[in-house]
Amino acid sequence: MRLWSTLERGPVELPPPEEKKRVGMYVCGPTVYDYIHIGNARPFIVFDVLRRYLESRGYEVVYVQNITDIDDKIINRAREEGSSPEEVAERFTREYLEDLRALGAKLPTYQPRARAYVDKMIELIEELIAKGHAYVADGDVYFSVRSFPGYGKLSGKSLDDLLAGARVELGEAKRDPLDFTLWKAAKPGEPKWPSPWGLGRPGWHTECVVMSRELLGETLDIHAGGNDLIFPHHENEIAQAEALSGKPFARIWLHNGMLTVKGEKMSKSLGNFYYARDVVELYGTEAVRYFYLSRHWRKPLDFSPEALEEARKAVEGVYEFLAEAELAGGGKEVALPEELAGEVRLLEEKFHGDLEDDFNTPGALAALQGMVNAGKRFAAAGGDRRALAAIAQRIRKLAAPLGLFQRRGPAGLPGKAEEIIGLLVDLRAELRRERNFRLADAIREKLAALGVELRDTPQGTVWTLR
RNA sequence: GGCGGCGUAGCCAAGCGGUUAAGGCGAGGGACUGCAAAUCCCUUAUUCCCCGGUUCGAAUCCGGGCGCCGCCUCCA
Repeated sequence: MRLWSTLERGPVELPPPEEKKRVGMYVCGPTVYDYIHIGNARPFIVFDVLRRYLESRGYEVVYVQNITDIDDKIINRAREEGSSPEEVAERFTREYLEDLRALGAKLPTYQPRARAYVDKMIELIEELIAKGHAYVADGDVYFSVRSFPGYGKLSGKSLDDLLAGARVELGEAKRDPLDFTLWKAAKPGEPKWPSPWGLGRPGWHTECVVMSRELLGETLDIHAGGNDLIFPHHENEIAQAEALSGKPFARIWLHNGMLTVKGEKMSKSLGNFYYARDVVELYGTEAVRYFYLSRHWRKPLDFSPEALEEARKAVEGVYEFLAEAELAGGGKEVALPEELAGEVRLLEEKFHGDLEDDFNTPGALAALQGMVNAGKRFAAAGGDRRALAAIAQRIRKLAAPLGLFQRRGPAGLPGKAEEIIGLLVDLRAELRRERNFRLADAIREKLAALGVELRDTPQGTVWTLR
């Protein structure tokens, strides 16, 4: 599989699982000071799918996503609501896990929290000081950017260019304006930990380095996050990690494009955001996932109610096909007939080919839609409808890593609901035969009000959940 | 200003030197139906922002424009 890496500015090959089965993957997680917005959710969905696709191809993925629970924004939020930073972090960590579930993302292998790694961060900072890459000033510790020759290689910036726009905050004792904070001396009322430099707390850029080293080793196979993290966050991570190890911090750097609203980046500061949970509530998990996967992960994607609605309809369209196909198959295993096998195989190859080529999910979705169309054309041309079940099976299998099209019409219903609905459907069919349309329609309407939608087709009545 | 990206049908969106230029949504026409909704079938880019160039051949490569966006400060 080839993936476009920010550092190389081009595609990098991921060794096949036969060569290297284990993949260490690190994705930058949330700062837990508020619910995540739908733009924050993009990497969590896209890289969740990448992880699951790799697993489906035989890799063993160790997927680490940090939770930043030490941060200015958390402190501010606690002040605003008169609680403690610990309480705020604890609460929004729980809410975050809730959101991940709502988004249909698999839980990461590890979700380390910064607070649990402060000791290790102090050790790392001490090492950096010992090696001459960091220095102490007034209880703060700074990383000396000039001590690391590769600084700027990820973002393509030169120190001189950066200098032009650099600014130093009042009270900072940096030797160079570009130096960044590793350890901050505590101000009154802030969370603090004891350290060789006095009471204080670690800077943001250190936690990912420490936690990824602890859980995945010195070189990550994949490091991913939003492209707004390239500079300074990931640049600063590389500086710390590589200054210490002398080895590449990550083999492949993935940076997803931003979610925009009317062309502008969605962000808390602009106020043009929607909470992820509200969007899921409105359009459903799969519509949200389809929406993200219908656009290449590196490109910007524009959010709008219309776009989500469009995704919802596209998802429903596939489910319509699956429902009819599986009804036609009658629950039995059916082989794919010769006339169809060739086309389906080609589409399957396209599906994998597209994903192997820089994780082209829009192309892969098109392949799935193509399979739906192939099935419809086959049936329309008089082919054995039972064969559609075989196509449905393929679609469900291929789409599993995408977290799409796994819902079974009946599945997930409590108790004997499925059989009871079946009973009503049969009863209504009988009423229709007797031309008792008043009662038949009443059943259809009452079921619709309960979210069970009936659709009469020449092959019988299909029902779906809304 | 520096670095990076983008501009393909009404809208969204693949495409990485030779394909009939995927796919979705919408729209138009038709079929089916007790009705409704839905479904099904067909149609919907001689052309890829503009101008040059390379090539037998370019949406795809090169040069120059124009227009958007991101990063350079916390940010997924």
